[in-house]
Amino acid sequence: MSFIPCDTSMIALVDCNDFYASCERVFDPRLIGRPVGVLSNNDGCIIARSAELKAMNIEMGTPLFQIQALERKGCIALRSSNYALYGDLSARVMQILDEFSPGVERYSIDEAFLDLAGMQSPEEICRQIVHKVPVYTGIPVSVGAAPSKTLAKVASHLAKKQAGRKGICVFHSANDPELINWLNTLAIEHIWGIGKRLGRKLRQHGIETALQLREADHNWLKRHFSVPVKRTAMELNGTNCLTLDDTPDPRQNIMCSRSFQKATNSLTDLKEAIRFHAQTACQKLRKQNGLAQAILVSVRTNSHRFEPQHKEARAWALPVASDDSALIIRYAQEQLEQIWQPGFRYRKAGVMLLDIIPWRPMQLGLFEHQQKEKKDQEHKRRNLMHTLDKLNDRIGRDAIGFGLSREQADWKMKMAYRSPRYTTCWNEIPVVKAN
DNA sequence: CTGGGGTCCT
DNA sequence: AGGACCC
Repeated sequence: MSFIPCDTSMIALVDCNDFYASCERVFDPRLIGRPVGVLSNNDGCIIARSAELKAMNIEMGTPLFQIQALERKGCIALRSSNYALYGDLSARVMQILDEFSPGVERYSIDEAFLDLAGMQSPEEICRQIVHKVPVYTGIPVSVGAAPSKTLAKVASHLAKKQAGRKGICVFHSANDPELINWLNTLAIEHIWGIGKRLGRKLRQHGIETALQLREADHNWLKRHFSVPVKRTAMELNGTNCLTLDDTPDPRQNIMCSRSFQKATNSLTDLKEAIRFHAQTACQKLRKQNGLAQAILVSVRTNSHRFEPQHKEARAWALPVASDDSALIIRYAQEQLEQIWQPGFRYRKAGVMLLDIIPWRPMQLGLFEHQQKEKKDQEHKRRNLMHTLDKLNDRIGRDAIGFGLSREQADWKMKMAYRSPRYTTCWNEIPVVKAN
């Protein structure tokens, strides 16, 4: 066996296979080999499918009601999305990937880019990844590697699609004949970064395949389309323009919003939803050691329906940068009262924390006796928030919070098919029976 | 009946 | 601010 050493750029994309469906299988082996579908929030539509479900031609976005009969007959298995579980298994996968390269960019919950530049044999590393990740986590993965991110995406596609490759596809050069062959048949809108709209526009100019895009004049692309399209073309040529970002900046905005299982006009319901979202957002804020300088509260009706529509969002600067749940909840609810109007069936509400800055001690006033008092208050408040976060981390989100929380409120999500939070919640941990 | 949460660019 | 794209 001979390994080709690699001295130019080489980026691998590790992609978990049918991630959400695979996660559900890790703790429920009865699902192995069966068609499995995972539903969006509110059990609205299919957002992830196992290979078997794909083979039944059940598409992404299929509404639940269209497949509910199949589920009842036992032909397919459905699960509500269980992000606590997926997030935890994702972290386990990423932890293993860190062993293979000092440069790992977590691109999404189920994908990561690895910098393999200068490594002895990319093929061998890919083989080890594809072997080790499922052994340690139960999640199958495939890997594509090439000189640029965009080409790594293409390679990863082939790694999944062509059975003979065993989940691995490596292109050392952008001029690999096999790669060129494939680019020649790859439709323009299937390239990473080219969506429906750009695809249509490119086709109008006669550019229909990935190969045609990379051979087009780059300055012309920049002029007639945009910088990103030009970059995509260069990436397809093997020029690495999208740098690997293994230390992303902390978020500048944090958004929490959700649609309700039933539309509501009740201000009490909406206030409760806003309380919940503000609280969740603040938890995320504290996790990244940030302070929000402004908040935005939004409500909207269901635009899919023919009925009176109201959609409004209002931003408000906070008097001081803060990460205090109680304070932010209060402001958010005040905002809500300003934008809420009687007579509309609201379907969604949300809170966004804006202009986030790194945490710093609270700015104090002019008078010393006040300073001491305020400092103590601030200290107590931070302790409280810290304890709150720790408890909620252990017991489950919203286990402890502010104000009144009703278990069965209509504004909450529908999650009729949810699996247990096997790994992140003490009272849902799996029980092993032995005799 | 048909998701949520991002980023980047113009 | 809004559009386009991504998972």
